[in-house]
Amino acid sequence: MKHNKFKKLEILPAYRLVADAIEEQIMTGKIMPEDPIGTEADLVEQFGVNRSTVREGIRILEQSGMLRRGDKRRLYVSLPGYDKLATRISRSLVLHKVTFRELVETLEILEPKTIAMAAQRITEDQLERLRINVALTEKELDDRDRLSELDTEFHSIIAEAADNRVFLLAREPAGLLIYPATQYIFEAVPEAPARLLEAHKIMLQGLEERNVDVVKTWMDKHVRDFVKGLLRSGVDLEGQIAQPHLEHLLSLDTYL
Amino acid sequence: MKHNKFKKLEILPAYRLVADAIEEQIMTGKIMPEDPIGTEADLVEQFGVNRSTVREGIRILEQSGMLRRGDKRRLYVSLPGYDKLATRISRSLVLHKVTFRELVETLEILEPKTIAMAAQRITEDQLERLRINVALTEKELDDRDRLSELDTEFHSIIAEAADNRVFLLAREPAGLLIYPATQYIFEAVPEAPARLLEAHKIMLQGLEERNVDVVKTWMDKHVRDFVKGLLRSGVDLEGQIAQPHLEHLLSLDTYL
DNA sequence: AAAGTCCAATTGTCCGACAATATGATTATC
DNA sequence: GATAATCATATTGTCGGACAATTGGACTTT
Repeated sequence: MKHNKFKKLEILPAYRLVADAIEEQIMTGKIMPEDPIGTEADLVEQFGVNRSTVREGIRILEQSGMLRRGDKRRLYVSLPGYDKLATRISRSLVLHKVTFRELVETLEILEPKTIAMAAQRITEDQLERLRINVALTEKELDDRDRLSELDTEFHSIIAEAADNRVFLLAREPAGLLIYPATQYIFEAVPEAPARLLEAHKIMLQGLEERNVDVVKTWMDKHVRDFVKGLLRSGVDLEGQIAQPHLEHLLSLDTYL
Repeated sequence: MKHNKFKKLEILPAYRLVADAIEEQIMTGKIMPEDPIGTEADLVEQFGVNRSTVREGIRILEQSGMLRRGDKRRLYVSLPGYDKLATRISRSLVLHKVTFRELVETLEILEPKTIAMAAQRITEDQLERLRINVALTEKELDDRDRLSELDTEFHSIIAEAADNRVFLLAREPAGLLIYPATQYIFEAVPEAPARLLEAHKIMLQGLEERNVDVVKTWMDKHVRDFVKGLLRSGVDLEGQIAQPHLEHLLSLDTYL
């Protein structure tokens, strides 16, 4: 019988220890967002490792958004932004080859709930932004690219209006992945832009009147319409999301 | 009148160019997961930069989960795992000081939908894991820590059974943050463990019978119970989630 | 064939160096 | 005296080289 009395001991490279040490300080609140971290030279001194090692550790935290290069390129603690996180999740989902079915199903659930929440909490400022968005949509009804952008924005504003950051972050990746696909729908379904505009208009009015039932019903319909459009433009719901849909994801700035 | 003909040109450090170049190859599918990347020396040669620079670039991708150190510490392309992503999102939510209200509200929406989906798709294997989980829960009803773990696992298995990875990733961060708080409920509400067990048992049976209505109804009740428990244990729903709830998050391995 | 030994490749870490850039202080100019 | 030009300093980004530790594979021994 073997011993098995020793547990496998954690042997981590120094650059990870550096990253972990800093992250721990941030997570436990000992360093707050916007606090400056020392210079690289300071960290070299504190940790007693080489600057190259410190720099490798810093890269890790910089990527995850907990450190930022601010004024004069100095290091500051920062909050990972939602947009950045959402972008990263979206990319990950693509790599995992999720299917349209999974995306659409998620939207069918989340979007109506989102707008229902939004109807109760939306601010006048957010309403105004929606009005502008809808006005632009009406004006640019023939420009497919612009229309996709505006559609994505429309739904994002609503998500923001729901005033729940956990929910916001749960929804955003799906939104980021799906709405750009509208471009293909607009090509295959000529009447799609007009229907989209109508739905957006009605939902906006419903939000203004804070009518939960109306907005929910229409969002249901809107998403179903969207799925029908996908099918008519030849998308296989069980097929994975393909690269052509995603140039925009690559162009999104990963680092800001 | 100024010229303004030139757009601000992107001036990025070399280590970011390295990271971007590799990421681009991965995202466009030119390198597939499990493909080996060359050694550091290879990359030095291909990019024509110093090894230190290459290493800084690698750290970035390693952190975001797109590169992995595999056998013999060689670099491989890899898929960012859900658990790792969820952990990262959870930490971010904490840093953003989200409130219990936001978390609970999200669960109230997502959990019933999750189990409804699961009821239609759960596999025999997943059911078996749930049975084991419930059996253990019954046995360890007095061990609060263990109970929290089992509770988290119960809900995670159900999320997995819903067979929708987009939805899974939307739900997981909330689950990761909330269920550990059950420990505090168990302290303040003596009858909580028994009620939890009862709910889990009934939901398990509902899943076995694939009875969507039952599982949905009970999950609704289960989450409401949870909220009541939180309130009785003195949690302010509008208060932000505090550090004491989170040791477990820090101990989760960020890198695996 | 199994076990032990040696060699080459690779990573983790360190050191030192320098150009580019930003900051702040100093000096020159009106 | 206020503004502009100049300079010194600090910090980051990048480079080159170096070496110990680890690993994998080839080779030798039993």
